[in-house]
Amino acid sequence: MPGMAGESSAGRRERVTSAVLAVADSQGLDRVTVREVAARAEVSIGTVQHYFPTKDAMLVAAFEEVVRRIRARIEAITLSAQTRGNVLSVLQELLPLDDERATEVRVQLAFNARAMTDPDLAAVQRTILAELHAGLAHVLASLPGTTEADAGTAAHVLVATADGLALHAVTTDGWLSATEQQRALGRAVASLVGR
Amino acid sequence: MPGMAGESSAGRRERVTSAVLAVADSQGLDRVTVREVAARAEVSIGTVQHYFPTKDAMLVAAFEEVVRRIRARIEAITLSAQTRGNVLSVLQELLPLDDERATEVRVQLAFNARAMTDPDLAAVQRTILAELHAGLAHVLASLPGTTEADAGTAAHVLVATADGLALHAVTTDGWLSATEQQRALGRAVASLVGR
Amino acid sequence: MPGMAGESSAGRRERVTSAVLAVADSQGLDRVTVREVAARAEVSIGTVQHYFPTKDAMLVAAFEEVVRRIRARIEAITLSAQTRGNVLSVLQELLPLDDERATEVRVQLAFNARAMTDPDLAAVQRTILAELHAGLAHVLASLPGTTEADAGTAAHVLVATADGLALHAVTTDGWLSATEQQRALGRAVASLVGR
Amino acid sequence: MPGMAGESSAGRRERVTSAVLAVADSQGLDRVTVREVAARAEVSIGTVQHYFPTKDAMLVAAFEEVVRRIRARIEAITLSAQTRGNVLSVLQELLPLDDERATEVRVQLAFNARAMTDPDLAAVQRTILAELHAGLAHVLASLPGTTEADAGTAAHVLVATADGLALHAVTTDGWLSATEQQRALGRAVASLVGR
DNA sequence: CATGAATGAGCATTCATTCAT
DNA sequence: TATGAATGAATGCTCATTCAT
Repeated sequence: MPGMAGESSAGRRERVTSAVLAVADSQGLDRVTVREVAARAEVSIGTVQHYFPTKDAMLVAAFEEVVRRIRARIEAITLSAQTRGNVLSVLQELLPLDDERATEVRVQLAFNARAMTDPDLAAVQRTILAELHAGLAHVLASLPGTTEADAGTAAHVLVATADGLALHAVTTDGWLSATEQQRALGRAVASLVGR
Repeated sequence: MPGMAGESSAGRRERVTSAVLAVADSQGLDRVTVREVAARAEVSIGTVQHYFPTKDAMLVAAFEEVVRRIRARIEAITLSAQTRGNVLSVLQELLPLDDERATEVRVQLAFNARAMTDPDLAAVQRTILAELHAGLAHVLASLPGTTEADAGTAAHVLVATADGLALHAVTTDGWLSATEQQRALGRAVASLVGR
Repeated sequence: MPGMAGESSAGRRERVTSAVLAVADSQGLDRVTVREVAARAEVSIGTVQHYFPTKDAMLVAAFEEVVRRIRARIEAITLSAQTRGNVLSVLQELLPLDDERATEVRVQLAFNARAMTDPDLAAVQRTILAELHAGLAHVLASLPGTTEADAGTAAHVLVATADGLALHAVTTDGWLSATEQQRALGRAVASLVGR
Repeated sequence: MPGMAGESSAGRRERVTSAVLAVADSQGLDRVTVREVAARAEVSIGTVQHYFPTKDAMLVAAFEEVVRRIRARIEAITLSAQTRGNVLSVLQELLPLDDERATEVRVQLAFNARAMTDPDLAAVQRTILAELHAGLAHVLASLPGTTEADAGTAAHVLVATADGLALHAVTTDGWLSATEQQRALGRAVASLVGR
């Protein structure tokens, strides 16, 4: 068995992607270097590059991991009864209301910025956004008194509002409190989805 | 000799900050290097560093320039009659609806990502956001049937929606068209500000 | 399982040495890496290193293979009647007159350059050169009107001329055509070995 | 004044190219790394790359320096009276008869090997070879009893013989002594150019 | 026998910054 | 005030080699 006893290959690989996220969260994506990631993951530089031949591949894998985590959280809620309260619950998962979600938002925003000049990352971003929009639009369309066209536009608005609030919260270090974020998001859902 | 004949010191300095924005827009903030900026501004490396002793100072100056441009555009509108249509006009200035605004959004997003790990940039971001929020809340409060507390929350929602739509548009390369952005923003304003 | 069914261990080993020569010919000796060789030979990296524990051992084996091929071709001619025409035939085998010999010359030259700083390769080179010189001197000595001392010097000249022409041909990409090489070598043999 | 007091920019640049040749001579072209060159030249890594932005540019400059030295030595002789003895003198300059010329031959051979896969170096090699051949053919044509066509072929032979002898001498570490090289070259000139 | 995961040294190159002119 | 030569730390990446399976 390679490396440390008792650790699988998949385990080592996941240690690396988690290290990427940890460094991106604490120091920013600019400081995500192969060396730094290797040190954080407590593996050698060579091991990092064994799993990810290029740095870009490493970043894409890490971004996909973030997306996977967010998606898992959202799906857990979406699968339950489709109500207005449910819509709010889903959208709240996009806000940095606790440390875990704050980390995810920070990492996702860092990747978003890079997606502007990296087609691979842009493709991942486009996929998750389309998925989230489609799911939300489907739920909204099932609510009484909403046409399908309306639902698509409302879904755009609500996802944008949540991501916008998250953006403001993580880039201003406390200017927008958790309470204010929740109140704003609640107001948006109430206004858009009706009473 | 102070560079080309007929150019003021302030002019050279502005050429440098504009070059920073041009590079950040076309190649991403990661590629904003002193060499690249000097080449784009058609000045020497030494000149760039004469005006901005460190790279961070250069970035902060460039971010302030972006903020100045956005603010100028918004103020031009805000100063006119305060109506619901006016609110929509102000917020539309935050969307990447034409090339000029797309550039500004991209650059701003790049700076936002960096603001998460750079206190200097975070301070600039916080200032412009607070200013925008205050201005919008003031307008909303003046509309009939709106309390001041409501106006603050609604302002948070609307600025977040606009920035969120802008974020989604520039990071997915066409997934959200200009028309969709406008329809969504219009819907948000209609829902929040009332009939 | 010993690799593909029906392939002997010696066969796999030869596949590896041939791959070394193929890579050295097409991309230069600098690009002869264990990875590249393994890929060209269509075996695993581990297999390459199973047969050749170090890279140097792999290179020496490949050089010996080149020497073996050249020697085989020369001996096939030398064994026939020893005449002046025969001398020319032998020496022509050292020129890059067709693709196969061009490859051999290129590979040999690459190894020669490395022999300057690698004693193992220098030893191989010394052996083949001494062998070729001795064989040629023996033939020349048997020709009428040639003393043994003369034959040794003439052999040095002729081998040097052939290798020099080959060197010039492969390092200038066409400056010295096949026809010019043959005419020059013919002239050298005619001048040295007599009328 | 930059760097050490009293040294011109051209001087530093020449120190770097000389260091390339020194390393190539003693350790082979494979060991010519930017670090090694910087250390040998006693300048910083950054300085090496200030003068030569890429490693390839550095190698080409060094090869051109070798060519320049050889050419200077040959021209000094060629300019004098054009006799058979003069032809021999010129060609002897190509042999590694003393330490200085041995170094030049080793370096040139290393570059020749690389020229097989590097078009830039091949161009330099082609130029120097054409020049040497033209000069020699011109001298030979002026000797009594030689046609111009003959001179061209004889020049190919003689340059090849000299380079071939040099090749054999430097790649076998003493198998071909200085005396043997001179005797062989003398015999070639005597045979080709006539008595 | 054969494999490929793991390793870390070494590579060319990019970069922000210092400083003498 | 303006310049660019000089510097060396840091980066992504390639590579030969070791070793457990």
